[in-house]
Amino acid sequence: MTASARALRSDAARNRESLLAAAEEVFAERGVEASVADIARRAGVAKGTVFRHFASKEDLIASLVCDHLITLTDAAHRLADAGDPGAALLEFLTIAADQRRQHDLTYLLTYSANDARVTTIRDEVHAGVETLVANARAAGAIRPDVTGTDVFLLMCAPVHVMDGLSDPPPDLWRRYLAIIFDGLRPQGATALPLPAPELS
Amino acid sequence: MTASARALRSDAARNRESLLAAAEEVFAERGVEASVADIARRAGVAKGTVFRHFASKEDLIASLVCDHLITLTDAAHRLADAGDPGAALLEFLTIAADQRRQHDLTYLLTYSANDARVTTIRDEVHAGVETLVANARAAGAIRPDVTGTDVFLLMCAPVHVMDGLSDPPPDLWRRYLAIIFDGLRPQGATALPLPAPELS
Amino acid sequence: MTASARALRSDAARNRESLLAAAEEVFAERGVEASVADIARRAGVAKGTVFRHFASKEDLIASLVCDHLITLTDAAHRLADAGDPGAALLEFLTIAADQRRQHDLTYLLTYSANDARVTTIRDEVHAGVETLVANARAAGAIRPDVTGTDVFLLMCAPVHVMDGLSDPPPDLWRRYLAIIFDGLRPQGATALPLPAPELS
Amino acid sequence: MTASARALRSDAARNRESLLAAAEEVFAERGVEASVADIARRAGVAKGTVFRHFASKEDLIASLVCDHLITLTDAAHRLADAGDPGAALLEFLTIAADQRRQHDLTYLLTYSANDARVTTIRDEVHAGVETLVANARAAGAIRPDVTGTDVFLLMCAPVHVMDGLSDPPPDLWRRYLAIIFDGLRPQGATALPLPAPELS
DNA sequence: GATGAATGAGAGTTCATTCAT
DNA sequence: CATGAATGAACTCTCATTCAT
Repeated sequence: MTASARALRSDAARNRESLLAAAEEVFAERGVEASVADIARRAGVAKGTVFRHFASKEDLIASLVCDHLITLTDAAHRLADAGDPGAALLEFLTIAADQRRQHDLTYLLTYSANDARVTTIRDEVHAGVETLVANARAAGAIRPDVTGTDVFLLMCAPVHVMDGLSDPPPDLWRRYLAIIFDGLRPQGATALPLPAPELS
Repeated sequence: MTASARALRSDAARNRESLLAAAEEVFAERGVEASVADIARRAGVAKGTVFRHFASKEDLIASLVCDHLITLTDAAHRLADAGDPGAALLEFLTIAADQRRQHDLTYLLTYSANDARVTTIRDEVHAGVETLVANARAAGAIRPDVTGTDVFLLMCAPVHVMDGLSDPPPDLWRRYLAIIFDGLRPQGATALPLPAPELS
Repeated sequence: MTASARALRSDAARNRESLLAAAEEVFAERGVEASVADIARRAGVAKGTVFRHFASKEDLIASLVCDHLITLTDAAHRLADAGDPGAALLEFLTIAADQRRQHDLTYLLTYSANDARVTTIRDEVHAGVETLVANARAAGAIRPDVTGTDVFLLMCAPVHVMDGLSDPPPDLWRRYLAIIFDGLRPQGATALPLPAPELS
Repeated sequence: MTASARALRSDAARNRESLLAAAEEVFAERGVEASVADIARRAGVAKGTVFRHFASKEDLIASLVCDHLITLTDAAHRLADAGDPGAALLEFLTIAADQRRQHDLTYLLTYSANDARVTTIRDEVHAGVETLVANARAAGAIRPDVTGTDVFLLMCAPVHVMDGLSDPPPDLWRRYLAIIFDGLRPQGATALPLPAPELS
């Protein structure tokens, strides 16, 4: 009984993972408008099974987003005590951009901005970024007038820039991350016209 | 006769403008998936009227995008002979970001990337940016390894950054434009890891 | 004043005729589902003008059908006193089938079966056919058990048969009229299984 | 498991049949322009269910037509070896006309003439008729100048003739089948004015 | 009388979601 | 637990008809 229960559970867990992976692929290909049926088909399960694992399509997206954000909090924690705070911040931003299909993450994040779990983890990521930025600023690696919230907001920009191209080189974001990061350095910084925002 | 013909036309023209304005607002609020019915309601006309003015939802979006892009080609032409090429480029990027509700332009541009009119005007904007960038580079106002295509792609980033905030100060993009523009300056520039892309 | 009034009237009459002609063409090409806009365009007038001349699309169709039916009553009257009643009936059926685009007449007749004018003229045609059939029967040209209503109903069959072909020779109906008419002849006639219907 | 699967399938199958039956009725009453909503209502299911069973309205119509045509190929095969070829042909035509609501088949066949399935089965029916006609001709039961294609095209005429009546006796087609079949007999045949067509 | 812009009901179709099996 | 049939609201788009000009 426990054996079969466990088997079921592991089956269910496998299905959940298949669904998340399938969703990521399908959203990457077709955008958020991709249908639940598409995702179920890709995962090799029936449509109804999607709703056994996720309360709604929104919930599925939120779970997807959370998974991505958790890897970011992990990275932020790991890099918080790094020797070179400037390099640590740059590495964090590189990791953030380097998540496959992050392309969608932007859309999906917007889509699930009201989800409680997403908000929570997003705040944790934000806190992690705040720490990395504080460290980097203290070390003189980035300009003093830039806040953690600024960097948090700029995080997705390098990937988003690629949306202007229909078939971009997959690593092109590295170029724009470099440019933007140069804008965060103290060298050649000009006065900023507006105060930094608070993360609502 | 011409008077009455003009009267009709001016009424129709007013409707057309209402529709474009309404579409801009509604797309800004709900994204591209906003329905034609929403747009009609906001414009205060019947659903069918939308299709009298625009062959399809796609066509409406393309028209919207074209309107925006045309103001950009105008600005680029006007600024091409400015005395201070660096200031001219910055002003152009300011104008580009300062278009009300540009927020959407990015999504909408992606959505209508295959429209012939949009492609044409987009290429003109690109050419204009190329000129402004060449001038600025020649004047030493921006780093030599940055191309017109780079700037064209980065153009929307300051506004897009605000997507991370649910209720941002409306001028916040100025802050991020300043940061990104600092990244384009020669001071403190680091080597870029990838070559600049071609605009497909 | 009378001059201009007359001019207007003749203009209006011309428009009416253009519209009927255009409608016939367009219905022939696209079927009854052809739009009023199509018809107006073909006639070179505005959509609103259609509704000045015809109360509704149904009314336009009914007018079209009436025009066709009137040529049939004319033919029936003309042939009522012909020397050879059998030949007269055959000629009438030939005329009935030979109306260009009669193909649609069938559909259109069904479509406007409830229109008062159509019903009236249809009854006149029926009466005319009744006479021609009575004459032919009296002359022994057609079998005695066939009524005017039978022939009236069979009238459209030769043209309708061609619907089974996507690109039929335009005169093919002549072949099927000949076959059906042979079925009306006394030679080789077998007993009919049901009594003739009344025209409702 | 197979039992429940079968149960589901039988429910679904019932719905499919309800839909086909409802479609047949509704098309008979209102013509091809009858809406999918009407059909769903008649079948007692939701609109969406129609599209679960049929990819499109066109597909539904094609399925309907195919169902009808299949009973005809069956009949043709069964009758191909009959002792009396003339009687066999007449029986085939009787079966063809006796399909409930065949009334529509003509319209619907035209509507779905481009559907691959329909084309295939229609060709099989044609081939079957060709055989029956060849047999009947060899036996001297029908005139030598009439082809299988002729009979194939005339097949629907008896039913179609009834369109001229708003409330015809349901068996009235038998009367017109008899008349038309008399036209196919060798007795009293007159020379046909045009060659027989090829089925495109 | 003629125009064509506006209307709004209704078409076919899609899809997230529910639920009997 | 999984299935997939059923649902019905929402979507884009069409069109006969009205009416101000």
